[in-house]
Amino acid sequence: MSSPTLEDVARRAGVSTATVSRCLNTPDSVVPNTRDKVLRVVAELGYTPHFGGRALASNRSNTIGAVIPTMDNAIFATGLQAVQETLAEANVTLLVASSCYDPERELEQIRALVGRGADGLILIGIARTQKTYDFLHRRQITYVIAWNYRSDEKHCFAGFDNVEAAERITKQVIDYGHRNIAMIAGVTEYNDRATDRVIGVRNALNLAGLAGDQMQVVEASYSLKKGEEALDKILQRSPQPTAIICGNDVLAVGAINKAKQLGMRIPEDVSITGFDDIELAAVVEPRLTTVHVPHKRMGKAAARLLLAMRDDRKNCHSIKLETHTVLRDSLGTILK
Amino acid sequence: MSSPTLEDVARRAGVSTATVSRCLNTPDSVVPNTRDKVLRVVAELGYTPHFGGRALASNRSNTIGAVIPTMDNAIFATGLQAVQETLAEANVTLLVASSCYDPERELEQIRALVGRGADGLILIGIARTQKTYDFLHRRQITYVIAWNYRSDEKHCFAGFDNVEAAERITKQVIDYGHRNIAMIAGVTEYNDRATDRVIGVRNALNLAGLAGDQMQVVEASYSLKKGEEALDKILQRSPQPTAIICGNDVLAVGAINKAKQLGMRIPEDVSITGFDDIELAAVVEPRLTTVHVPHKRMGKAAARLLLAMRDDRKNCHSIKLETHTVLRDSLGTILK
DNA sequence: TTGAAAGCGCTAACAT
DNA sequence: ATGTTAGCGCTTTCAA
Repeated sequence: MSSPTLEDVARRAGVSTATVSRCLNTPDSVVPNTRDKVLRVVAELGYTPHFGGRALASNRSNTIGAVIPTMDNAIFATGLQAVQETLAEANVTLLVASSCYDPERELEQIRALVGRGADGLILIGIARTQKTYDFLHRRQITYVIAWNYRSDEKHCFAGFDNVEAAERITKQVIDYGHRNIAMIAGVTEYNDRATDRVIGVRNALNLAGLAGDQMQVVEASYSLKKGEEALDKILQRSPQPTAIICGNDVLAVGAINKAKQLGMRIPEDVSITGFDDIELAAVVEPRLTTVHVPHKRMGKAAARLLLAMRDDRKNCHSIKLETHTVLRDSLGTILK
Repeated sequence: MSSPTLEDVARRAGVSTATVSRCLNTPDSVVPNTRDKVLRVVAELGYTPHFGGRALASNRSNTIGAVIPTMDNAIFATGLQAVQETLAEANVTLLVASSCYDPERELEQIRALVGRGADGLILIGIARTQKTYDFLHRRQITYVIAWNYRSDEKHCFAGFDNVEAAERITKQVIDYGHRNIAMIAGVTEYNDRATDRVIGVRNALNLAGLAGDQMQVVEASYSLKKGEEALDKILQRSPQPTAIICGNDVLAVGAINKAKQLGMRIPEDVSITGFDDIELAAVVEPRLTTVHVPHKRMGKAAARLLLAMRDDRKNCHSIKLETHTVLRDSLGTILK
């Protein structure tokens, strides 16, 4: 509260505030002698620059903001940790806020971050209100969209193609002989990743002549419990599917749990697949066949992209990351 | 970047900047008529107050900072999500930074947050350099320590007693008949939670006359792989322990995996326990006996404490949260 | 109830 | 290489 200011340092070191500022920001423009003296005083006083003053005067904040749906989800946490590490190397601070999957809340958080002078924003996915996009564009805010990729020049992406990945794993399931397939999807409202994954599954089914549009889809929010309940719902219908494709690993693990409780064998009685390849996927029994997403690399890519765009606004080269299907034990063959 | 300012709003609404400021901060001190007019212009322009200017002028920021070891750890992510939700209700923004378990880095991040005008700080655990504590005290920064609790008036805590919890689960293991017990601990350097858990296990062993000081302890960093390796190391020694107490669930699950790979049955051949009760614990097979920690409640408690202290610095009533042992399947009985 | 004006701590022209 | 100084956007006395 009684923080020392630039002026305190300047007085004590017997120089002007400008010199102190230079020692801190462009040390090369000060002779070593003066610099050493100043930096010694800085250390003595435990001086820390006041962010507000700096932001006000320089109109840059060395801050990048991220608004994620929730911190309480391993995939975002892992990705953001990578973002933070990459930004730290460039002396940029990451500010994180969460929207609780609520578009109104997301706009609020974006405003808060922008008001704090964020030089750029990392946003998750593409689904948000027009009002939010209007705000972003009117204010000419630099942002990159992560966790999704579209070949769309309108935004700058660092993500992967959710449709394509869902198609790929679905094709795999079909190749293993499954013809009766159901899906447990994440909540698709305001969530383009979840939506795209459903589309991908339907596409692949249609391509194989399996009437993707009639596939049974149960939506469930992100928790093991909801995954369990969703499986129950799916099993009520007959004939029961031989394979269940899940929109994320957490739902898949919930489904596996429930199936085991019901005495079903996996994959003999039913195959189950996931999406994300979180740590859990390799630990659950049977080990989960799923889509591997390079969360860490994605975080790093998003951070680098934003850093590049900060220096040159138009320098927007979207990055598409590749995913792949990891075959483990929860997907089995149907013998004719 | 071309954000509208208070002055833009004032001009357009035909009032002074002081009035606009009042409409935003103390709406009751402005007649409804003026207020409505001003707020309409605010909405029209999509005006967002500039944080820097505000912080500079008012010396308050409505911001609370948190420095956690890493985001990439479910227990912190879960707790912080709760912190954020609680703070949001009070219109306070949470800024998160991570230290990568490095005390120097932690001080840096604390400085960055304080420089940004954080009204208070949430810090994890008690182990940090004297230099950091000096900084905190010299600047009279309000902070609460989470994820640990001591009956120590020097700090303000919102956490639990790691020693006590470790003693309790160890006593449970001993009660089940185990006499030869080893431990896979988290890295204890600069980590008081990990250290306390080792102390607790030794205490309980000593109390039962089992020479806690001679217990075999292998330290491992927070990953499944390291847990697997640690188990290998433990099994080299003979006689092999009948129970292995782990400092956290991730290490425990790693150990379980490895044991299964080696063809050992759990708990028949070896019992394994964890600590934290993350989601994984209930999913792994066999289900993990572990210490349940109320991460969400702890986050909420820390946030509330900080909010209270912000209004009245001396209002520091540490909160001790209770943990309990969750008995599942990975701990078994030794029959005499 | 409202306005005028003085800073808050810092940076960046410009001057020396 | 260093100093002087004019703001950056906002809040907050003080006056009207």
